[in-house]
Amino acid sequence: MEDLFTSTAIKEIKRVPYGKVSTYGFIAKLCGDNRGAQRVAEILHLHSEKYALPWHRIINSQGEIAINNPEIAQVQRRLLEKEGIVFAGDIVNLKKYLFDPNQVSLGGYF
DNA sequence: AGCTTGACTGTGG
DNA sequence: ACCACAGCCAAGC
Repeated sequence: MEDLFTSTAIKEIKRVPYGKVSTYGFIAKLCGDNRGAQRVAEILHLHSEKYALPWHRIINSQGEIAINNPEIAQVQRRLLEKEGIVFAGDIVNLKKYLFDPNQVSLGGYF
């Protein structure tokens, strides 16, 4: 059994759809903790396999892959590109790909 | 109990 | 745009 932050974070992470991304800080805010970005990172680090989380869809606030291990980072990039996400250098355009559960509609239609 | 580390972030130079 | 710094907070030792 986990604490409230952890269980909420897991729920929010699983909500991020195919072809979209989210950020550590954004997930933390959805959990009601503006300073919990590192906790989100740690949850992904420890529990992503256990809870079948879409870990590759979570990146940092700059739109970059945040994983230190270069091999894992490359796997993450490939997974994102496979979902249709385009990198500009090492950067993902968050304006375009960030999943905002409170502003789902009007994606690309205006 | 104290110290280090990290898949973080915002700010300021 | 790049880098250094300082908050922050849980995990591991």
